[in-house]
This record gives sequence, C-alpha cells and structure tokens, in this order.
Amino acid sequence: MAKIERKSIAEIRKEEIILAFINVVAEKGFSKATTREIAKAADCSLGMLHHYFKNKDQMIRESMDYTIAAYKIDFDKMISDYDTAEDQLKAFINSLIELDAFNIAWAKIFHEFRASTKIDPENIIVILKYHDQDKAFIGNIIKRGIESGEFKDNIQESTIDMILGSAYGILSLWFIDQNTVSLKEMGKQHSEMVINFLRR
Amino acid sequence: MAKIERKSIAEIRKEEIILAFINVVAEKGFSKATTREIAKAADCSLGMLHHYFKNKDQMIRESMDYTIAAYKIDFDKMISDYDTAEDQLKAFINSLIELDAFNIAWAKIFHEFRASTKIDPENIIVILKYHDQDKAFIGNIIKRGIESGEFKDNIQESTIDMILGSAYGILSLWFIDQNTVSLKEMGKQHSEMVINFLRR
Amino acid sequence: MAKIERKSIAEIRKEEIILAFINVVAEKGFSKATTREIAKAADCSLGMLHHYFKNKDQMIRESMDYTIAAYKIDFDKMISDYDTAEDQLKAFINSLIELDAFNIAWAKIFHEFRASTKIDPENIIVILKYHDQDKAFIGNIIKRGIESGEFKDNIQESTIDMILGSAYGILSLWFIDQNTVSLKEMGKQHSEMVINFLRR
Amino acid sequence: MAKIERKSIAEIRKEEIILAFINVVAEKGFSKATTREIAKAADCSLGMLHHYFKNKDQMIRESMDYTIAAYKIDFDKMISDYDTAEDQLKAFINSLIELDAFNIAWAKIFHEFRASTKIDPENIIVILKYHDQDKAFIGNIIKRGIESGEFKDNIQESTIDMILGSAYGILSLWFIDQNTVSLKEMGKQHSEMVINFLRR
DNA sequence: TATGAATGAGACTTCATTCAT
DNA sequence: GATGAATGAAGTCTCATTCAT
Repeated sequence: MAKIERKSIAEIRKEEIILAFINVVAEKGFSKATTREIAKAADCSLGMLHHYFKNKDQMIRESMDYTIAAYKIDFDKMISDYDTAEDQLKAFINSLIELDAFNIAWAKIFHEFRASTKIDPENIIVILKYHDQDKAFIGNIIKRGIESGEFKDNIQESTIDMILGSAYGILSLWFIDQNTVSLKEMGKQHSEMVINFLRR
Repeated sequence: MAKIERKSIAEIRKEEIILAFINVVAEKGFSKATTREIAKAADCSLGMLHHYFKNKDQMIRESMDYTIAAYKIDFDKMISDYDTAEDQLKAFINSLIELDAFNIAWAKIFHEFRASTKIDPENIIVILKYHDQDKAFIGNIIKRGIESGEFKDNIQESTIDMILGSAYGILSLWFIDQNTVSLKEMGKQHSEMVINFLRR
Repeated sequence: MAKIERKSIAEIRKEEIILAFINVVAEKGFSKATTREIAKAADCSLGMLHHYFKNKDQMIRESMDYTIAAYKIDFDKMISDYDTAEDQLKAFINSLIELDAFNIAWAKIFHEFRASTKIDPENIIVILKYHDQDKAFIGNIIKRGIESGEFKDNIQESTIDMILGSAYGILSLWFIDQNTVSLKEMGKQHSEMVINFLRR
Repeated sequence: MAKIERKSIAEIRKEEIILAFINVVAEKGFSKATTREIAKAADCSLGMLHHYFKNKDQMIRESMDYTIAAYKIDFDKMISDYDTAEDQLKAFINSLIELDAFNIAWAKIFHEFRASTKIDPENIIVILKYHDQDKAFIGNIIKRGIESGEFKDNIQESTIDMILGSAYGILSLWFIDQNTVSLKEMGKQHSEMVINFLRR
C-alpha cells in the first residue's frame, strides 16, 4: 500500500478509515471500536465502511497489515543509527518501551489486537506476520552479534521467541497497571537482562 | 478450593457455574463467553446464572477470585519442595509455563481477562490483586535469595515487575502462536536468563 | 377478615403477606413490589406466597380488599366525633389529607394502585369498591346535611363523584410534587371550596 | 406540532414513533407499552426505536415534551375566544374534560405518566414542567380576574395548586370508572364550584 | 459514489411461577 | 406445610450489516 507512489481516491479513503480505526482502538479500546464510532472518527458514513471493506474483520486485518507495513520502515531506519549488535538490540527493545504519543497508539493497538477475544484464524495470520517481522528483526541483530563475536554462538531459535514474548509482556503489564509500574525502569532492566543473557 | 469442608448447594452451584465460565473462556475466548453459552456449559438455565450472580461482571470477578484463591494454595505447596531461592524461582516460572490441562484453562482465562477490553475499574482491581499475589511471591523468593547470598543485593522493586511481565509475555506469545513456538523451550531459557540476571 | 375473632394460621400468614405487600408498595412503589421483595418483607419464602395466593394479581386484589375493610372501621369511628354535616365532611377530607405515617402508606398504596398500569378488569372492581365506599360515605354526610338544612337540596349524584375525584386529585398532585406544593394548604382550601359549594 | 414548516425524515420518524407510543399508552396502558409493542404500532423494527432514541426513558420524556408543546398552542388559541376571566377558566377546565378522541389519548398518557411508578428524577422534571405550564395558565387567568374585579383579591398561590389537582383528580376518577361516572357532569360542577370559590 | 435509515440476531437482565425435596 | 432452586418468557438495548434513494 505504501509502496505505490500515486494513490487512487479509493486507496486514500481506505487509508483514512484504517487510521480512524487505529485511533479509536488506541483511544477507547477494541470493544468501543464499533463501526459507528469508526465511521464517525473517519468522518464518513457507515455505508462507506462497507463499501471499502467487506466486513469488520477484513477492516481489522487490513489495519494490521497497514500498521505492520508502516513500522517496517521505522525499524529499518532505526537500526542504521547504531553500530554494535548490543546497541541495536537495546534500541529495538527501547523502541517498544520508550513510547511517544504515536508509539502508544501503535503499541496499544497491537496489545488490544493480540488480546482481542474475537481472534479468528484469519486474524491470527496477520498477528503472526507481525510477530515474524519482529522475530526476523531480532534474529538479524543476534546473527550479526554472533558474527561479530559480541554474543555467544550457541543461541537457539527459541531464544528469539523468548526475548520477543518477554518484551511484549512488560508492555502488556504496563498497559494494565500504569499507576504502580514504571515502564522505563522495566525496559531498562529488561534490556540489560537480555544482553547479559546473550553475551559471551 | 478445598478450604470449605461441607459446601451448601448454593456454593456447589456457584462453583459449577464458575468452572463452566472458566472452561468456556478457555475454549472459546472471552467474547464467546455469553451468558447463554455459560448456562449451556453449566447445564442450567439462563435465569439460573442471575440467581447466583447479580450480573455477568460479578460472575467474572468471582471467577477471578476463585481462580486466584485456588492457585494461592498450589503456589505455597510448590515452594516447599525446593531449598534454594534459585530453584524456587525456577519452579515458579515453570509453574506458569509447564501447563497441564487445568493450567491451560487457568492461564488462558487470565490471559483473556487481562486482555479484555471491557475491563471496568472493578475488574482491574481483581487483576491487580492477582498481579500483587504473584509479585509478592517473586518478591519473597528474591528476598530469601538475597539473604542467603544467592542473589545480588541491589535488586530493585521494578525488577519484580519486569520478571513477572516477561513471564506473562512468553505465555501470551504461546497462546497466539502455539504451532511455531515452544513454550517449554522459552520457559527454560527465560528461567535461566532471569536467574543469570539476579545472581551475584 | 377482620370480622372473625379467632384466626387460623393460614389467615395469619395471609395477613402477614398482605401487610408486607402494603408496606413494600408504600415504601418503594408498585414497580418495586416484586414477589421476591414481598416475600422478603413478609419474612417468608417465595413458595409461601404462591401457596396462599394463586398469583400476584390475586394477592393485589386481596390486599386492596383488606385495606378497604380496615379503613371502613376508621371512617365510621371518625364521623362520630362531629355533629354537623359540614364538620363531618371537612373531617373526611382532612382524613385524606392530614396524613400521618400510617395514612401515608394507605394513601400511597391506593394512589399507586389506582395509577397502576397493570389494571385488569378484576382489579378495577376492587378499586371501584373502594370508591363506592368513599362515595357512600360522602353521600351519607351530604344526605344528612340536606336533611338538617345545612346544604342546599338540589345536590346531584355526580356532585359526590366530583368531590371525591377532586380530593383524590390534590393528593395525587402532592405525591408527585411534594417539594413545591403544600398538602395542608390545598386541603384547607379544598374543604372550604366544597363546603361553599354545598351550602344553601 | 405545526411549528416547523419543513421537517427532516428523522423528525418525521421520531414524530411517528412518539405518536405510536402515545397511542399504545392510551390504548393499553403504560405497562403494555413495551418497545416491541411501540415498534409494532409505529410499523418499524425494534432497532429503529433505538436509532432515534437513546433509550426508552428518553423516548418517554420526548413524548411528554412533544405533548406539552402540542397542547401549549391549543391552550393559547382557546383563551382568545373568551373575554372574562370566569369564562376563560371555565373553558380551561372544560378543555381538560370535554375530551374528544385525541384529547383522550393526551389526557390518558398524562394520567398514566403521572402515575407511573417508574418515574425517575428526569421524568418528574418533565411532569413538573407540564404542571407548571398549567399552573401558569390558571395563574394568569386568575390574575386577570383579580384585576378586572371578577375574583376576590386574597387568592393564594396554593389555590392554583388546589384547582389544578382537583381538575386532574376528576379526570383520573373517570379514567378508572368510565361507566358509572359522568365526566361532563363532574366537569360542569367542578367549574361552577371553582368559580364560586374565586368570585368576590 | 455516497448516505444513513432500517433491520434482525443476539446480548444481558428481570421476574412471576413451578416443583422436587 | 414449607422452601428456594430452577425455569423460561419477555423486556431493553447493541451492533454489524444491508439497501433504497
């Protein structure tokens, strides 16, 4: 979607609706993201929604796809600022955790979505695609770290899953309990712990 | 669960309904856990549910309380089998991860519940109570570990949050992607990583 | 019911339930007078209610009958204190209006009942019986007033209806708007107005 | 009712539903005025009702407001036909009482509504607004009567309440007992009684 | 293309009534 | 006689989806 330079009106409309959906989910949560609310946020009619999306599930899926695509770019850009695998990994984990306004929306939508109780097989595929992207990212950093000698060389595939899951988890914990828990502190320690674990 | 020796019929019925609710949530997810479905699972009428529970929210909360109470016992029992803080912590993390049939239902209901977007302030209190229980548990183990000299003595409060969050996270990851990801492997590495981080 | 000196247990139970019903209606209004609430107020089981009363409607009817019978006595007693028709009529209207704690319950139950939206033909019969009692009462006073020369002699049957209706009305007005409206003042003026109208 | 020249479809539909509600209440009483029944009377779906009204209570309130607004016009028109305060007051009381088919629905809905035990504070406000309108109306007539010398000059505020309450009351009596009681006769005598009371 | 009125399935909840114990 | 667990019909309300305009 983001690859095509010249967008048709239809694509623009779809994008508007998708952004509206993301905003509603981020602000009010998944359960409040009714078609009415989304249409209102997108400043369009209910009929428009169904004109561009077969049904709500399809809209959800495309919203996920859109978000994944949008973030792929950011990640790649981010990595270029750091030299060592250690710093790159830290930066990645921090990117999950040092949330600015936009990141919060992004993180929350994934949190809500992953947690969504309406997950049907089709939707799960999209989530897994997102996971795969993050895994590939971590995987690449680790690979480079092994090659450069920063990390130990017996790191398993499942370690990536573990790192990713644990990072998601501290984020989820914070979403539920923002009063007691410090995301920044947790993030800092998590990075340290992970690096500690990977280092030779 | 086994606290009260002689249970009244009302208590038995409530327990039946709670177990039915837990099973429905575990099997079909939160959004499918309609009152109708729960009544069906509990093999009773719709009216019955409201005979024992003021409304669905109260039923949810009591189900959470029930589960929390049930697991408190298991945790306490579990700890007594191990001597070192390290082993105790490993055992605790494993208890989150080496899921048997009952544990899966338990873990999933918490996962779904934590994730539920319909969470109202009352419900969050219940979740936080559960978090607090887990935090206190980890905190005690760490305290003993520091006292015995197993763990370094500059461990912060937020470390507990981080450990708990990361443990929840790998579980959540597995719930979404049970095919690709090995819970056992992740758990093993997570334990190792955490212990590594705490050790002097 | 009140005529029989020695009451059976069944009659006592019925009376208890009826009084409970009256109290619930008076305190919480007709719509809150559920069978559960009544059983609770009567300190008996739900089953008891239906053991003594075929259904709720029958219970309502018998409660009305009970109240009518109970009040017949009070009215007759009241009249004996006054000599002139004018004073008797004033006293009657005041009895509707100078409400003590018990009268409020009584008045409110009739107000609620007359106003009840569930009026079926059977229930209306009971209300009309109550109206007839009041009409007969007013009629007798007027008759004596005509005979004694206090009142003009061309008073029609419908005048009685009009007096009764207007008295009910100011009571109903007060039930709705107790803050702005003075029942005492209205009652005083109403009496005066009626007497004025009847006097030769 | 005829205030707005060009009505939107939404306004027309709302009006249709309101009229359907009024008719159902008038014909079958408040308790039978279920959303299903109203939808049936308005020849629309259940969902439609909630498309135009947030909930049933709002529908009730708007129906009251509608009726109040509709009648305000009639009252103002009516007054212009009479010169003396006496005739105006008689005309007003008659307007409550000489019921044609439409008036019956109107009067009954007020009777039912005033009587409704489900009255919440919001609803009471609407009723009191209606009462205030009638009180202001009577008050103005009386004021003119005093100024013109027709009425005595020591008439109190509470007299208005009393007149209004008594007028409502004879109407309520008739609603319950339409067979025995003559509304016309009662109304005639009530007017006479009231005028008698106010005259110098 | 665009709208939003309209639908209907299904959610939660209440309550009079029944019936096994 | 007495209980209250259990029922099921009916009520209000929500929401994704459709369709005439």
